Amino acid sequence: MTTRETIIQTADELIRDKGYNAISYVDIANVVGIRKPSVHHHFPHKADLGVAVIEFHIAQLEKVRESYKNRPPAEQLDRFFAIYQEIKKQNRICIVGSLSTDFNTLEAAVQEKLEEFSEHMIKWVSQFLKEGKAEGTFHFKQSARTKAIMLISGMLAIVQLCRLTNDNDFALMMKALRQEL
Amino acid sequence: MTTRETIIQTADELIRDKGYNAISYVDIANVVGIRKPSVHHHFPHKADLGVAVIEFHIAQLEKVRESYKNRPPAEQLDRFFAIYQEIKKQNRICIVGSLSTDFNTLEAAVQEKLEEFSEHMIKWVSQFLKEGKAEGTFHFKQSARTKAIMLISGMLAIVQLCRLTNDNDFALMMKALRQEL
DNA sequence: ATTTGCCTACCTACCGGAAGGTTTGTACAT
DNA sequence: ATGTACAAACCTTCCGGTAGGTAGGCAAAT
Repeated sequence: MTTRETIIQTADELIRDKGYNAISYVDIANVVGIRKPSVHHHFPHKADLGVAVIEFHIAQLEKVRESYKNRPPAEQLDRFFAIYQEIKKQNRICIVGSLSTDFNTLEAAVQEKLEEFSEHMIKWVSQFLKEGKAEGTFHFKQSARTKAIMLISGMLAIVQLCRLTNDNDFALMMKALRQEL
Repeated sequence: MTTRETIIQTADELIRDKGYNAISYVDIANVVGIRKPSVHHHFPHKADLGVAVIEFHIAQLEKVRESYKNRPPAEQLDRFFAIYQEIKKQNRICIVGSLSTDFNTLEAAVQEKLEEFSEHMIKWVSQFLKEGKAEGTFHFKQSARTKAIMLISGMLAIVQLCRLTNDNDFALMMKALRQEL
């Protein structure tokens, strides 16, 4: 892995652990094992790094979407939940949840990239929900988009809420969301 | 309203607008119309202010709970949604959503107070859901606590997500959550 | 074959500004 | 006189960002 990639992944983990405004170039440099100005060499401004982190998430999501596009909707749903199970395992939260909280303090370029990522996410989930409904696997009254937002919201929120309540609530939430499909 | 109360409410609004780690004593002082050291006079450390803000939310919630305790569950549900409609109108997010993102950077006292607030919230919603189910107004398979967490999660997340997508998603989400009761 | 030139990746040292917080003092009401 | 509410001035620490430089790789020109 290149230094550039290591910086992106480190920044991503720190952002989803402590929040965008709580982490600094020094924090990232310390984890990567280089000095602060070297991080600036790769990402002159914090906004450049923020954009790169979100682009990394978009690329990851597109890879998942591509490799699952011909699989049954039920499997795609499993894959969707697996994303949040991984996040929960790391005791972090998702990038949308983390950055939407700080949204009003983000540089315009980061804001736009985040909107782009959320569009990708909603589009993917909507699509396999629609497919699943058409073939009779899923059952819901709302539009596919609304149901997608309900699933995404539910998982986005439960990883945040679990920090305050009970780890067990995560599994209960996931099960309940499945029941309503 | 006393200066102390004005500081608390200003801090609350700023926290739910920009996030805990993005706001400073100077920001608060500028809005209130006093100087930074005067804010320190009322709240020596940022943690004191954080705790006070959450205690303010607990007190507000208890007032609502008390005044609605003998009303029908359907009305209590309406009151629950009204909380988030108010938040949405202000283009802010809820205190739990805001602070849970920054949770790992919060002082221990603030973390504990936030846990306390989320307990209150879950307890209230669970209670009127349980009542509503018993009298046949609500219908759900899960435990009242799980369903409460689903409602809270849904609203917590949609105010965050709406910052990135469409304002219209808020109403759709609320309607969908109602349908599943 | 060696020099010249440019590139990437990293460094030390530093900047202005803003953060949370302290000291000290004043104005005023009780 | 004592406590409350404020603020000027200041402190230390850390922030994002910059200046200037070093070491090594690569490739064309000599």
